Amino acid sequence: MELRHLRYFVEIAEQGHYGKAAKNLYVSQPTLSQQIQSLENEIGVELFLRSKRQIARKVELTEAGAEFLREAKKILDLSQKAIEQARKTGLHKQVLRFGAYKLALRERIVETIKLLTIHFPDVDIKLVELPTSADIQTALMDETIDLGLIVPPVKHNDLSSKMIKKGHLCVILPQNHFLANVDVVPLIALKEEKWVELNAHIHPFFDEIEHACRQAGFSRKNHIVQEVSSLELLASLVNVGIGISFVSSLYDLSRETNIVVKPIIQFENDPLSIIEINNALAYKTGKNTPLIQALIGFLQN
Amino acid sequence: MELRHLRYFVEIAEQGHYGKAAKNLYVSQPTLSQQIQSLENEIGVELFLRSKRQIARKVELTEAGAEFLREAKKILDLSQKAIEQARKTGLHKQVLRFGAYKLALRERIVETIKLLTIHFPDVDIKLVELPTSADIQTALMDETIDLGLIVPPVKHNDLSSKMIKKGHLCVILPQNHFLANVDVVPLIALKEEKWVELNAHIHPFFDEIEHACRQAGFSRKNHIVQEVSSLELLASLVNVGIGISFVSSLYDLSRETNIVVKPIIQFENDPLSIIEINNALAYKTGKNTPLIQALIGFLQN
DNA sequence: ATGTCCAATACTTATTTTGTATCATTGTGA
DNA sequence: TCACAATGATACAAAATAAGTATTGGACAT
Repeated sequence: MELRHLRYFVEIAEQGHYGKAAKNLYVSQPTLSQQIQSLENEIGVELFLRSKRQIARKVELTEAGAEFLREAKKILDLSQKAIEQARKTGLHKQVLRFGAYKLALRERIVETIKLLTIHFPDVDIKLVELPTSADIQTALMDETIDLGLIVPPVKHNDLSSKMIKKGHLCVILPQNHFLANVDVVPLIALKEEKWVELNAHIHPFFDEIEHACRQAGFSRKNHIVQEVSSLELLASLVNVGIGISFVSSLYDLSRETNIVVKPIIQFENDPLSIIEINNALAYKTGKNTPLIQALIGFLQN
Repeated sequence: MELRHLRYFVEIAEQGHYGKAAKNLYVSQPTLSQQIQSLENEIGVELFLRSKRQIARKVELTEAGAEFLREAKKILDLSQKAIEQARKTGLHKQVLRFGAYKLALRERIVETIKLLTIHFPDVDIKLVELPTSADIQTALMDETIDLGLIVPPVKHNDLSSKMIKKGHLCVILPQNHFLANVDVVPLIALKEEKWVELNAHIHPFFDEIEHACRQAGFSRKNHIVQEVSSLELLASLVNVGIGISFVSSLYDLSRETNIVVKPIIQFENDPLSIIEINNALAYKTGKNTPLIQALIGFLQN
């Protein structure tokens, strides 16, 4: 018996329904059938009634199952408490310097980072803001920060990283742009556009864009009509038609109105040729600690 | 986190030694290193001191580890209790008729069957003794018994079986026999022997022997000088030199003195050509219940 | 120094869990 | 009463995870 069996069993018992439980647990329904069977086979007792008539349209517990449910909940609860207590003791007042590049603070991941402080209340998490992904990597090498949010790839041998969020390159357009109603925008279609751009020194994936454009056979070099220093300003200028701009699908642009965001594809007719702009967590390989691993594990959801 | 992590952690903590814990848990030492690391990475805290100096020659718990140990034991204890309670409720006064062929009662497995009554005290296990493995299978089909100990193969389509103990064919010889000092006995070396044999009607693997001998190019048909009805008598007759006999390595012959037991190989020079005489548990496929599965799981150890 | 002990690591293999597709049974409604 | 929908079970394939083997590296002891 493993805790997994108990987690599954409790959810099914509380939902009274394999399918709903499966959805809540993010597994498939047959998985639950199997795991419950193996649990029953270990105990030697049926936990759910398998009678043919199920007027109530829900799975019912047997007497033994009802008792087991109470115990299972206790066990799961104790397990959670045990982890929290160990964290409290082991992490008491430990400082973890977490670095993020400037624009990441405009991404949805900020919410997730906030959750960290709830799940690891005993760690003193210091948030450090640096201009770009490259600066984060330098800070990790200097050991100025312990864990950093970056846009891959990693540029130092001594850094390890783990992807936590997949994103892709997008373009933002004014609503009246002739491409505003297509599903995806082939890169080459933007060949003749005028561009508004973030200052290169705060741009987290400037190089990736240049590389992609060159592969598509053009360069934006002489078509950047304005450089700005914030996403808000960028959106405003696009809105009024000064130019268009590249952004990441990771950015939270929900507050910007009157612009549209469209995914880019690198090759016309190849809907899979999206250009990845991901988020990863990086740390200095030699400084790998259980805390860092636990934080990464947590942020992966 | 799974209960496995806790089981491993507790054992290591109590032994103060990965290697010893590994032996007790029947796993390899690196397995423990890995599983403890993954546990630490989930919690985010080191549970064992990894300091370089270990004068005491044992792994020490960190403060958080010591707390976690107490909780882990509670959880494991609760888990065990939960299973036992569910069994008590679900199996109360349930009857299970367990059949074994006569000679099985001379095998070491009897000890294991006794343990059943300790681990499943709420099941009323009725032990039924029948002459041969074939009789057990018939009884299973008749539903006279619910679970049976047999010597494979199964002879009915509707029976399922699971091997629980591997054994092989042996020969018993008087101590002064010319083969008494070899490691293994090729079947063909017994071509000219005189045989003492159990009555065919209580012999659990009579057919298998005949088959093997015929493949080796001889038959015992006219060389069986005596038929007996018990293993004790068989051993006595072999002891005084009336003849030799085949037995299974599963039999417990430790009480019989002045005889030697040697494994048989079917082909000279092929040490892997042992002749399997196994034990399996069988049940009627349609009557498969969690109880039967749990008993099989238990008896597999 | 040299060897021994012991946990960690690298890498491979085996096992277990999960998912996809499908089925069987039961209940529902036309 | 017959087709259909709902729901858990099954069979099999795929993926993920745990376990094993061989080896390393670091600390002590001789």
